[in-house]
Amino acid sequence: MINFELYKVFYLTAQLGSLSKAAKALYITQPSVSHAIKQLEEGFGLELFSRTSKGVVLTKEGQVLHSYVEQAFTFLSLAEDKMSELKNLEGGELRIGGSDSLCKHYLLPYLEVFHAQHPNVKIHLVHGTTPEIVTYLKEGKIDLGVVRMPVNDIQLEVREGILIQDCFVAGSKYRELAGQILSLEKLLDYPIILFSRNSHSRYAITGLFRDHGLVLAPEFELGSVDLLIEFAKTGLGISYVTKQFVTKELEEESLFEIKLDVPIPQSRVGIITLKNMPLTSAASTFIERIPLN
Amino acid sequence: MINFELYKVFYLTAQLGSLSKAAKALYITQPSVSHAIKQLEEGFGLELFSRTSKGVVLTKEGQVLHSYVEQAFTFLSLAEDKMSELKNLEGGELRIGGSDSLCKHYLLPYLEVFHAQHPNVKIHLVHGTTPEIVTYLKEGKIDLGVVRMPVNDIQLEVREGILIQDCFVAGSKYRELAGQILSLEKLLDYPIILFSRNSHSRYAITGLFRDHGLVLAPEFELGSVDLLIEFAKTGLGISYVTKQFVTKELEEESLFEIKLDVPIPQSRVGIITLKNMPLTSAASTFIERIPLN
DNA sequence: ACCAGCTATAGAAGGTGTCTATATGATCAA
DNA sequence: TTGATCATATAGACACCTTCTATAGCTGGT
Repeated sequence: MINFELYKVFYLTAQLGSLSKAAKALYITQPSVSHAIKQLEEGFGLELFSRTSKGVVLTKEGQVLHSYVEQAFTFLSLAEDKMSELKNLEGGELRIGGSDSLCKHYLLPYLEVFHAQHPNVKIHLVHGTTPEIVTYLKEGKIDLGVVRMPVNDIQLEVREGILIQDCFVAGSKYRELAGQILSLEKLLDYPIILFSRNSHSRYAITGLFRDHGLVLAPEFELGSVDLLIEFAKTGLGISYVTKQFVTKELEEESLFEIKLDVPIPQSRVGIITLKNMPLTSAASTFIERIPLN
Repeated sequence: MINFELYKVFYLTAQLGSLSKAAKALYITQPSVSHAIKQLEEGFGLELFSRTSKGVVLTKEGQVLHSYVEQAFTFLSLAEDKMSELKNLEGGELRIGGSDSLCKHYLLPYLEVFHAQHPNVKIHLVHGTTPEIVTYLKEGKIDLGVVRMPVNDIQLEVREGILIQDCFVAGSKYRELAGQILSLEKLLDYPIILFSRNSHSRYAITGLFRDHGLVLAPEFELGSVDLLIEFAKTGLGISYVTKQFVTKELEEESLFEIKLDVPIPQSRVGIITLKNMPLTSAASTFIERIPLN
């Protein structure tokens, strides 16, 4: 197979109709171009150019070759443009999986900043449980996942993100509980609102109660953090939410935290990727912007 | 612009999913392939392959690049096939211009042989006067022309072909002239049939008469050699034709030559091409088969 | 734990692309 | 014609870069 590099010289020579001009365009000397063309011609056993005193003209065979090489050249040029686009985040896509509530409350601000800086990178955000996110990763459907630690999977590369703290919050209806320190047992006298099953936080808090010989049976089971907050505000019960996600409500005192006499374990956000699988330019740039451990 | 040769390595590596296999396919060593891929990756600033213990897998960016390079590779492969086709006369075309009667009576046998040997070369035969043929050549509409010498044009490359001899022939009606040697003057007593104006042979013979102070005014002016022969056979007059083209008729004695007391100048077939313009593979092969000087 | 198979790395050597210098040819103007 | 200009071709030298050998490192399977 002929040295592809020769086609580059051939193409430019044909386009410019001159060995010397092609040489300038390629930042090499005219004898080099002459040599390259000769190699092509000898390789095919055909003359490709007719040499005149004003430059060169494609022969019939040269025209045929040119029509093919032109296509190839176009594709390779496009390829280089596209690559630079991907490299400079002027294209491509960022596919992220977020588990539970992390999607909206944790990820969203970073995504907004990223999108503002790289508006041409398409962002795909998929939502799912931690195991689903892991599966998506392994199937190559997403570039990275944002889940709660711990995640134990030998195939995954885990970057530790910030710590988050879950807590119970209530609205004004239960104002009398503000300032008090409740026991787990006492808390059960109130209607409890939890995130739906299969969520990491749900497992964690249920486990805490079980460790104390108690059963945490929620009055409501909701599918979104927004609803948890809303229900608590309107006094339908006491919601178990991530403290960092209700900062605003705590500040404006539409919600207040209910202190317990046992500590609720913190959990950590983890950014997971496939081990040994190179990240896309977009993904690695995005990860750099997320505050880690 | 990136060295096109690297794309060849990239493409094969992607296709085979392995640096080592690509190395074998390219008859180089694995480290060379590794090096080439690294050059590409550094050139783009992007990782193109994910390395595993079983080989390599395209990254997202690699997939994008591959989709472009695949197209380019296809075109370049096609180009090489096509070139070999042209080189081996399994394709392409042969465009010939023949003046006057030379087309049918001189060229045809060679064209038949050529076509039998290279059935995939398309043959275009155009007919015209010598100046027209020359014009076609200069316009690039034909690859070579077959005309009567002399042709004087600085831009033309002329190969001298066989000598041909024109003569006057008649059919049985003028049988009494057989064996006689006529003067030009005496010949004018008979009805003369000539090829149409603007033909080389017409100029030649009219000139000969003029040199002897005579005017050659034909009874008939015909546009084809076949008609000249036919008219002579049926006794409508004495035709001026190329001796070589009536060999059959002379042999079977349906025509006989009329000898003159002055020699009619011979003329030579010339194969003309554009000077400095490389011939197509088909054209140069064809010319080799024509008997020259 | 070891072997097989893959890729990465380092350093050396050879080949090839590129250079400079010059030749050759065509065109054009005087 | 002659000389000037501009094009490509050729020759030979050099330097870079591709490719090589040798080896290390890693992974997965036996």
